[in-house]
Amino acid sequence: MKIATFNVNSIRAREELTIEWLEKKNPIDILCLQELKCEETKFPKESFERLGYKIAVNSQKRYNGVAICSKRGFERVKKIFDIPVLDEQKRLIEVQIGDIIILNIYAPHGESDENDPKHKFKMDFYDALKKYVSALLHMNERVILTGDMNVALANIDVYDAKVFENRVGFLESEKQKLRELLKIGLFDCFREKYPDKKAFTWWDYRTAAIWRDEGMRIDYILSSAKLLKKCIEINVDLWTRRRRSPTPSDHAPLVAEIAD
DNA sequence: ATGGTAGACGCTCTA
Repeated sequence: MKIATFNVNSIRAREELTIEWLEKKNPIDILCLQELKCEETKFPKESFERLGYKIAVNSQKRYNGVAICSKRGFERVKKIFDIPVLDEQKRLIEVQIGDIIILNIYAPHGESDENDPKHKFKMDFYDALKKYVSALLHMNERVILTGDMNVALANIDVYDAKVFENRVGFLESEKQKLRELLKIGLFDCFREKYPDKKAFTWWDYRTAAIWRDEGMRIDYILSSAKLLKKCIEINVDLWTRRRRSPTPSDHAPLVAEIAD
C-alpha cells in the first residue's frame, strides 16, 4: 500500500498538476492533502473520483483545509475532535481504512516571535494533539499520522542550521513539541528508515530555494510501532516540485510504501 | 535594504 502526504498550497490551483502526478506514478492508494485553501464544496472531487479515489474533505474558505483520498475506501470519517484548539480551524481529518487509522494534519505555521499569539496557538495545538493521539494509540495498534507539521526536528532536517536559527519551524520550543508527540509512541518513518539522509519537503518560493535545494523537512509520515516495521520504502518525490510550469506547490509529496 | 513569491480575496492576510 502506497501512502502519500502532500501540502498542495491550494487544490484548485494544483488540480491539474496533482492529477498528472497521480496518473504518472505507480498507484498511490492513499493521498493525504493539506492547505486546500477552498471551501469543502469547491474541492474538485470529480477529477479524483475519475482515478478511483473516494474523498473525505474538511476545509474552509481561503485558509487551511485537509483531505484524504483513498482507493481502498474508508469508514468512520472524523472532522470534529471536540477539542477547541483542534476544531477552531479546519486542520485535521481522520478516517479508518481496514484496520488502520489515518489522521491527516496541517499544523499551524506559527511565527518566529515567541510572543506572537500565533506561536501560542501552535504550542496549544501540539499539546491538544498529543493528548488526542495518545488516547488514539491506546485504542488502536495501527495508526498513521501524516501531514505538514511545520517543524523540522534536527540540524539534518534543514539545509543550514545557522540560517534557520531563531526562525519559525526551527525554534527549540517547536522542536520540543514535535519530539513530545513522538515520545507517546509515534515514529518518524523517514528518519527511522534513513538515519543520515538529507531530504527536504519544503523550499521557500521567495528565494527560489528549490534550485539550490535549500529546504526543510517539515512534512511527515508518522506511524505506530506495528506499522513502522511494515514500512518498506519512504521518499520525497520531487516531480511536482522541481519545475516552473505548471507552478508547483512550495512543498513536495512524501511517499511511503507500507506492506499489507 | 527587513527583501523575495504564491494564493485567495477583494484594497490584505497567510504562509
